Amino acid sequence: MSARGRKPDPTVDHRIRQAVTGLVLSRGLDFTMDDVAAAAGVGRASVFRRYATKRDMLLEALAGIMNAHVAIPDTGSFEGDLRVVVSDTLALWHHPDVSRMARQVFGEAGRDPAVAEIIRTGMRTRMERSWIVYERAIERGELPPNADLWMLTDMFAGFVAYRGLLDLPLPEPEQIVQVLLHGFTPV
Amino acid sequence: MSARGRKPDPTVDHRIRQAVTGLVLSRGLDFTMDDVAAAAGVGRASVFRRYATKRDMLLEALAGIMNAHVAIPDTGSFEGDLRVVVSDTLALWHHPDVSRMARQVFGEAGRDPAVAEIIRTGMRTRMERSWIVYERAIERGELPPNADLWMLTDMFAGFVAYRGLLDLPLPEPEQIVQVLLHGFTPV
DNA sequence: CGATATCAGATACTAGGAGTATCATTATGT
DNA sequence: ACATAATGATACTCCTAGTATCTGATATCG
Repeated sequence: MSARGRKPDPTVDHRIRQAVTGLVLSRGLDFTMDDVAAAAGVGRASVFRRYATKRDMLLEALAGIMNAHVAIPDTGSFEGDLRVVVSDTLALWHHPDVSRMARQVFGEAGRDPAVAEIIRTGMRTRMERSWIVYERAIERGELPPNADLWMLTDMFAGFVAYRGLLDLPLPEPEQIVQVLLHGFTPV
Repeated sequence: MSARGRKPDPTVDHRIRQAVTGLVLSRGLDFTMDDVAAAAGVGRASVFRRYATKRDMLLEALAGIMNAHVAIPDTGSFEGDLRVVVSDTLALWHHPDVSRMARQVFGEAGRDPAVAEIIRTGMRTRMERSWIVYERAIERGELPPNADLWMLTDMFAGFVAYRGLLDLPLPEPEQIVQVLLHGFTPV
């Protein structure tokens, strides 16, 4: 009753995943399925045996990439915590490879709802992981208890993504922090 | 010395431009060159005689679309003016066709720097057209004279584009206005 | 008018990449 | 040994952008 015949080679799975992740990070979405097979040192057919379409393959890879680690700051004040997050994010975007990849993936979200879904989920997960930061801020009275935290993060993420997508320069972290905290009206 | 031979038919140019604009508005970027020729009632070759590549064709169409009219409010207060702009923009995004088209075009900016350039230029033009709104606000003391107005608009545009790209709901205009003016800290 | 230049439409071609189908080969279980 | 199933290689099909060519229409020059 048990399975006969040659077993799927787990190193093939692994090599393909590695190759895809590497290619996405280094070349965005501009690579062919032959590139994947070549980079993995694997037959082209074995790639299509794992993933019915290139899209399926990319979706898995993107979900993995979105899961990368994020640091959760605890500086003692919300302003300080926010400064850390903003600085870290901006630093990440200043890597040319990262921003190019992010641009393409973000762009793909505009045409493929599944990519949008992955980004949405990834961002939600990240947000939930750092929930404690906001709880502390509310406890300290630095944020109103009913603050729309999703809007706060989306406002920041959106601004960075927008400038990044259009290849416009990003301001200093401090400036962003001040605007998020106090808006544009005069002090 | 003057031009001999049959003259270019201006109605052909016009019909092609119309067809492209219509297709972009109704189908984003998902159409073939045959679609264009068919919609224009024109030979496929005539399309390629006008535009060397599909990309060139799209760039012209997008530049035209970006030039659509924007109203310049004058309600007497910056908060009022801002409310108008925010409401108008959100209303526009609530048309499913508009948001789908915008998503795709925005997405394309992630891979094609020329598309990004068109959006950049279009936004800059719109911004310059409504400069008077900000001047009045500064005169009335509602904005500091050194306010980063580009950041203000990009923060808003970025937020809307981000939520739109990821198909997330947009909040009420009033909430956005308050955040842009006063940030997230408690009053 | 007639020669010639240029445009329009139609059609067949090339190029490149995703996805499919086939086949011989190799590994595993009975 | 034999059946089964995965592997790599290769040769397809399909789609669409872009090219090349042919025929016919229309305008200008002499």
